Amino acid sequence: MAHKPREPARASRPATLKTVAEALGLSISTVSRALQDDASVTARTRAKVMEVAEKLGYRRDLRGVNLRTGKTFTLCAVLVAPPSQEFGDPAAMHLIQGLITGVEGTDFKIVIRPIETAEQRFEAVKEVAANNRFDGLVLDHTEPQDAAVLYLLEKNIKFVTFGRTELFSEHPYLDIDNEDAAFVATKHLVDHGHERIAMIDPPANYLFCRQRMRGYRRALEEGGLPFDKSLIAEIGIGARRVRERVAQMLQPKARPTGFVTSNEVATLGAISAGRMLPPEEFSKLQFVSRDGTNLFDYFEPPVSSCYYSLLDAGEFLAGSLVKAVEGTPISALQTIERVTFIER
Amino acid sequence: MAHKPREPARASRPATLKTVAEALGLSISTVSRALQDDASVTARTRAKVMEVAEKLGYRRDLRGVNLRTGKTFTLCAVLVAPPSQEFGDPAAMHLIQGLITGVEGTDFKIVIRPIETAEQRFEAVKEVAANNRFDGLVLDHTEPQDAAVLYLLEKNIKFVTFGRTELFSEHPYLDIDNEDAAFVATKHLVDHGHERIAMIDPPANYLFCRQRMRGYRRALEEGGLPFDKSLIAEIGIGARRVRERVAQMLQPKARPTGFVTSNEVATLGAISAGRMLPPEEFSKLQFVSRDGTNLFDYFEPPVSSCYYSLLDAGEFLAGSLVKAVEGTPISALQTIERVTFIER
DNA sequence: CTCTCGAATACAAACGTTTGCATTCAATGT
DNA sequence: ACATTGAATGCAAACGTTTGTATTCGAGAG
Repeated sequence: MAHKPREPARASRPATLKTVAEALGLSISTVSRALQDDASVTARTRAKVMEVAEKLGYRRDLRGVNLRTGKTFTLCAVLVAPPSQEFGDPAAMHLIQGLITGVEGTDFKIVIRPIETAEQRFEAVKEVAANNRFDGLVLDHTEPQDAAVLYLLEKNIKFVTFGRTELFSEHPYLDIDNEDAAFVATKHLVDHGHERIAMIDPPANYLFCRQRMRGYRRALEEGGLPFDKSLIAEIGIGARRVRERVAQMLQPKARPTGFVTSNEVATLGAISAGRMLPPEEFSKLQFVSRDGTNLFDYFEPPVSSCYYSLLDAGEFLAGSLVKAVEGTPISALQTIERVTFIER
Repeated sequence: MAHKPREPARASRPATLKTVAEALGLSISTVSRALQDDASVTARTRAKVMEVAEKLGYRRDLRGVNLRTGKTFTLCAVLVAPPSQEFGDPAAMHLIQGLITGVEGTDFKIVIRPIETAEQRFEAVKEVAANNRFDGLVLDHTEPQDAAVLYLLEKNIKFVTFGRTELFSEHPYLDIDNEDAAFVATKHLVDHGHERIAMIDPPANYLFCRQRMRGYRRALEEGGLPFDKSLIAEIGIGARRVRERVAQMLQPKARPTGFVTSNEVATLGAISAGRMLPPEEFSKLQFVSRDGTNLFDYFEPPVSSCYYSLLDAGEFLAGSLVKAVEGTPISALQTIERVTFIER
């Protein structure tokens, strides 16, 4: 004697197109079109539909849209993060917070996918692209000929990158003027009389490192300082690696006294290496970093930095991706921002 | 003369239940049941179905499941984070990384929702619960009578908390033995001869702060030190607030020399306040913190800490939530972990 | 040989939406 | 007055899955 729950159940369930249509004596399709601002429906009916939909608390069910159109309303950010054995990256955290606020107020949500190596990155992108669970991707740490970007272009999947590429095909990006940032940082050290200035950066396969290198060399040149390859440290992401490498550089003979670093984590590693020196030696060292969060406000020794808010960057990236997914042309989604120098 | 794409299009599209069913001459429902290990289908057919599904590269399309069953395969973590004007929280970052690895290998994905205040937290939970876009929630920073938890229990929505509550109704949680952690930290300072030991914690409406307070007081008692209310700083989350508050505490008369802090961010704030003192005074200060990441390995002055990996915590929480969503009973999903003391 | 019964499988509806096409209807042109 | 047009709306299929119920089939009982 099982009885099927009918009207009572229906009553408590959220309003659907059907509900609204029935309430108006219209067909589902008309209601759907009305809510989409479709031209084929009268302004009068649209108004009525809007009103009733509102009254009934109708909210478009993304599940249905998803099944019908394939749109998932979910984005994915594949982000390079330091090895997880180390502490969490404050900069990455801010980027993520920014990404999240960037989708706030839209129907989109964003899933974060931290990875550690370049291979993992490509794998992740392929995997993410394969199962159609995302409408678009955010990528950081671009390379000049970025395989992942190439792959996404080929598969015609929407994405935006944090950092340019040197690919012929255009794509949306946000980039920092890294050359300028490195130039300003290096110049600051030159102006403070440092003669041996080290450049602590990830490997040059990342485009932003090449850009930075150019700025670094230009500042040296303008300051009349020679370029010395032994002052260049190309090290992977992560504080530990930086610490180890910088510790090596600090041998007494020809020790660098100025350090240009690419982010908070690397700076922390470099400083912590420097602290192995006797205090009077350590106090001669000076660090200037890129900076995307305000961590250096809490640092000792004070670290001047080239700041561009990663909160803003993330928000902008996510916003751009939403636009890209919704069809905004690429040319409108390419931006380069300059850093502001903060002296500490 | 538009011609509809037919077989060619179909061919390139991913395999569905229908594809598999047709390939086998079976019905869709049988295939579906076979793949679900339903008892009503023969082992023989199941094997065949499995084989063909494999060969055709069939992967269950979550969109269909979603529409049919309502399962979204998406979780949401509503996490309290420091005000975003400040730097990104390394601990939160690690928790997030952990949460993400916790869903790796499952069909679930997890969406992070950072919030700053208790009201925002409740709002976020209500909103998240309202639009049925998530199968379950992770909550941190629980309160003894947690309104959000109560709400979720009432709505019968699955969730797990990082931190216990004092509610009568049981729910899944992971908690740290916070009393023990604070006890160990305080005792360490007592043993080092500090007589004025400050407790720097978020407000006592958080349960973990109450637990910590108990440990703090016990250690004082055992050390024969009086409890002094003026040594207790109840301040909201965020380095800036901590810095300001601790700066006030550092007035010459009755200055605390030992500091028990609850996390990396607060410690950074406290230390940075301490640095306003003359170096010889600053060097008398000692800090002991809770620690969920390994940031203190890079700190000066050295900070001993009570460590429990937030990476592990996140992974465990996400794993528990997946289990909870899939029907594991609550009692199997309640854990309390102890910290390990790291002397630096 | 028929009937019953249980096991195995098939049918069909439902989830909520979008959209190509068909239908209706009134207005316009001849 | 009738064919033609265009605008407004409705119909129905489709997206991929799950699941209650119906159907088929073969075996065993009578």
